[in-house]
Amino acid sequence: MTAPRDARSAGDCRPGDARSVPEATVARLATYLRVLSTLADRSITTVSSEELATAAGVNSALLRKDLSFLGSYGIRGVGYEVGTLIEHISRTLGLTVHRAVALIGVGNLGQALAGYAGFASRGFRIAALVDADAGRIGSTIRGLTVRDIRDLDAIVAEHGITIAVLAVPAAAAQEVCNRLVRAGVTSILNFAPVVVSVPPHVDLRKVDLAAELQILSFHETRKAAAALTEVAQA
Amino acid sequence: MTAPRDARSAGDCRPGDARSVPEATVARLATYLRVLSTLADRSITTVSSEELATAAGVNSALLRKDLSFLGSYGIRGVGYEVGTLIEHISRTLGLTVHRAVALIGVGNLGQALAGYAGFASRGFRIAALVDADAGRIGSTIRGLTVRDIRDLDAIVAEHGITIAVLAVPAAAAQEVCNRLVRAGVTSILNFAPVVVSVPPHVDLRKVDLAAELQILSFHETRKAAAALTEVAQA
DNA sequence: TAGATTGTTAATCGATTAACAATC
DNA sequence: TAGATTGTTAATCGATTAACAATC
Repeated sequence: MTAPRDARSAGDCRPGDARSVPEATVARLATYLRVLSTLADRSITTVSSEELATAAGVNSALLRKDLSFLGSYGIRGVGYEVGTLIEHISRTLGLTVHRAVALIGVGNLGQALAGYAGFASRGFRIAALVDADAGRIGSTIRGLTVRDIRDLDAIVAEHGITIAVLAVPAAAAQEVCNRLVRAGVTSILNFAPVVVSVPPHVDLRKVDLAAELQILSFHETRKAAAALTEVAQA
Repeated sequence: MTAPRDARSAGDCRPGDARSVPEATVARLATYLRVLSTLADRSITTVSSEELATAAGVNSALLRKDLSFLGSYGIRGVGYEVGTLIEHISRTLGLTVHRAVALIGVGNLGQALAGYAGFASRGFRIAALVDADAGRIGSTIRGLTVRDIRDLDAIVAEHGITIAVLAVPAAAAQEVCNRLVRAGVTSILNFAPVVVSVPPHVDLRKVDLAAELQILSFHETRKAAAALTEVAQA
């Protein structure tokens, strides 16, 4: 049995308690879940840490450590039951309860996100589309009517929205963020290329598309320099 | 002067050498650069580590450490010159040389990426659009004709493409990845929700949109549990 | 039982932070 | 000079890995 780590004032952390799972592990759990789903689709019922780790692109020791945070669900000498793991990871990630997501900003990127099939297939349904542009408000995208951001409080309450995807222009992001927080949203996924700040009780993640390319550009430079060095040595 | 760390067979690493910059630092350099650009737009010429760190959402000690990997470009008692930093970060990230990017897959998400203004404004231009679907090949998106993936080798050679953005269905991603590598692409940004493998000389980054929501969902669960605990204590 | 594989430990590695001497 | 701020050190923290006892 795992000893409680990071125990706080509230008492012990049992395995599976959200508090006891490291951030880096949480991100990988999403990958494991995706891989496990494809195994289940192929009617594979048992998988070893070595097989699952290879499929997920990680070290098998890391995979076993990650899974150990959820509890002890493997069978020594055998492996893990695919169905059992899917169940426990889904519960840990909170995917067994319905979560209403609002998408704010239905411009170029927002429209693509509104139609992104990968959200629905992995447990998320966009419950509301919101924009500030009169030219977009009232239009229908994928069966959803774009609502006015001025009605945000009502929209959030209506659908019980806790998670928002922010796809507005950089200049508007902080202000929209503030509105979301005031309306009661407690998790925000920010696509706007700007640093936004939120109060401590709100979780914020960002996706910076241009930064991803810049990081790859750095590695291109690194590889080019390494190639030059090799030539110089020869 | 920074002592060389991670020196390899090729000899010393001077500051600014791509090899000497940690991965976590590289990712933040992109953010610093973005913030610095907005400062430059506002005609601000000098910034302290405290100010820049706050604007970038990081600890000022971390910012100074990050910048120290590029060299020693600050002025004690004063701060950093915005223009100087922009120049050095741009060079470190390899943004001073033109890099041709190909976008593979112009479906829902791919079309949005093709039109994403944030790429151009931060130094990247999509040089080619590629797809495998006959219904899309030959069509024009943002002034670019969608080309047939069967002509990939020629397209890569024609534009000197080294970076590819992969926005194809999960089922096709590995095969397309293989083709890209064979054609000479050495950096890939993967949006397909599947683990793809590439040879060691190729850099691969992934953006998993649904996983981002799942991570936020985890934190929603964590917060809900914490709230319950508080109630139980009262 | 013999073989296989988990769960856990301890070592290692890399990233972050606080503190402060150096110096503008 | 006095005040401010950098660049760097050393401590801390968190994440990863190898190894192996436990056990199916």
